[in-house]
Amino acid sequence: MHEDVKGVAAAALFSGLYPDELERLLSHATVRTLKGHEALFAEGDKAEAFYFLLAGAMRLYRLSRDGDEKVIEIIVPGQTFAEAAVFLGGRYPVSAAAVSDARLVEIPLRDFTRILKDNSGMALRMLAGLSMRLHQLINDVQALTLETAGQRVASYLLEQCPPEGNSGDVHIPVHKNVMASRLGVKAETFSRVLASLRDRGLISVAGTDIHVADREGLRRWRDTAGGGRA
Amino acid sequence: MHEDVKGVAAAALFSGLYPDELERLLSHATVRTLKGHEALFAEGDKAEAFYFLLAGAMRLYRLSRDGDEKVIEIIVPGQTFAEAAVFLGGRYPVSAAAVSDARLVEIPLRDFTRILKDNSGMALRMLAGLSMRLHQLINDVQALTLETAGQRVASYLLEQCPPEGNSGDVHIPVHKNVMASRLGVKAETFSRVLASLRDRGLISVAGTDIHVADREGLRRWRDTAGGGRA
DNA sequence: CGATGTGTTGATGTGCGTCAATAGAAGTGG
DNA sequence: CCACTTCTATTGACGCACATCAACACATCG
Repeated sequence: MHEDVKGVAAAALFSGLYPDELERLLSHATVRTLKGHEALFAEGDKAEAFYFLLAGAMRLYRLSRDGDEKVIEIIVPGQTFAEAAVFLGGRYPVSAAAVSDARLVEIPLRDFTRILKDNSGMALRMLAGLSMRLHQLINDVQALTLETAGQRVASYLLEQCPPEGNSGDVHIPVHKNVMASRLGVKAETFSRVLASLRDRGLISVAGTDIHVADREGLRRWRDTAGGGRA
Repeated sequence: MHEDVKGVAAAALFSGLYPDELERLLSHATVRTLKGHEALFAEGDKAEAFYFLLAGAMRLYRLSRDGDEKVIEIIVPGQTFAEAAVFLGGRYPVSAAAVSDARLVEIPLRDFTRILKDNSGMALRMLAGLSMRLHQLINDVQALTLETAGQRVASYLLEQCPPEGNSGDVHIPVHKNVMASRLGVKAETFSRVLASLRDRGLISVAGTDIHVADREGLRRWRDTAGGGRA
């Protein structure tokens, strides 16, 4: 077993597995590396493995009939993804590609289902994980229908911003166009919203590092204005 | 145990439970009735039970800061809902209210968690259920960002329409404004889209009963036009 | 230093929400 | 059974938030 594979033990999903179970699960796991914009799998592909991200970043996305793309989720190191494919007729419900050079552990689903059956603790942890993802998606649906572009961006900054004090830093782990898609906004609009917030003195932007200067003011802006592009 | 409670056995979630397990799960279950627009629980409420719908219809929804409502899911008889609350810090992630007089079985979560731990089959069935809901929400997110109002309405009609032949009937189980919210569209727009499809001879509408006259034409309209209000 | 990709900013268009008026449908009471 | 209220649905006029199209600034890299 590759040394990297042991990093998987860090995943919340696997906490509580007995060493021999972990061994069994990872016995056929392999480490893969992807570069740049390399694809990992496509929506509808037969699902034979799920993944744990060690380094880099991944985007999970859907394509429309005419090729437009919506990023459903951004995966950062320490997260597992595509576990739910086991229960979806063995097909991936989204496409996955690297957004920067990535290293990940590929774990065959075959072993996984067997262990899930035997280990109710693991099944419960997976239930907890899926429930949280469900909750996240409900938030997204609500935000997409009931909030403006500006409000979604502001909410993202607020929830990423460390809760101490009235200011803090947010690092965007991917290119801005990817984050824009994740937030359900065109890249141009994303840029304009950030510019507008900057001009108000609420934030300052340096590439993918954003400093929230006035947390409370940002929250107030979201809850009162937030619409339009002014 | 009330006679109605035994109807719960029909739920896919409970198939495969041994009779004594089912008995245990339902020993503290009660039947509740709601009328008209009565509320069942609100987002953020402490979750002490989940539900199986026997008759009527429910809407699960989110409210924005200024009181606008987005229907996340419409529940029809035979479905369970709010099971996932167990794993979300014991709080409901959405609000629930009846859309028409409803009868439902209320099952305490306390018993549920105990049984989940013991019965890995049930845990796996719940994983399957959550996975499907996850998939559904991913579809919603994609549709809300990459499709127009018209395309979403058309897609709904197409997926509800029985697959035999080139025509079929769709029954909307709730008032049109509720269905409109579910589809992420204002009631006025929903009305306009249906009128437009009617004028094209693709469908005919009688209250909440819609006859799809030209399934293939509807699909083509969605994939080519679908935008604007023309 | 040209080439390629990412981000910003401006001008313009449009899908759909909003507001408002009307028409049906359904429920209520005498 | 029919006036009257109330609610849902439809249709029109208008405005706005955001997409689109396009030009340009900047960075990165061979």
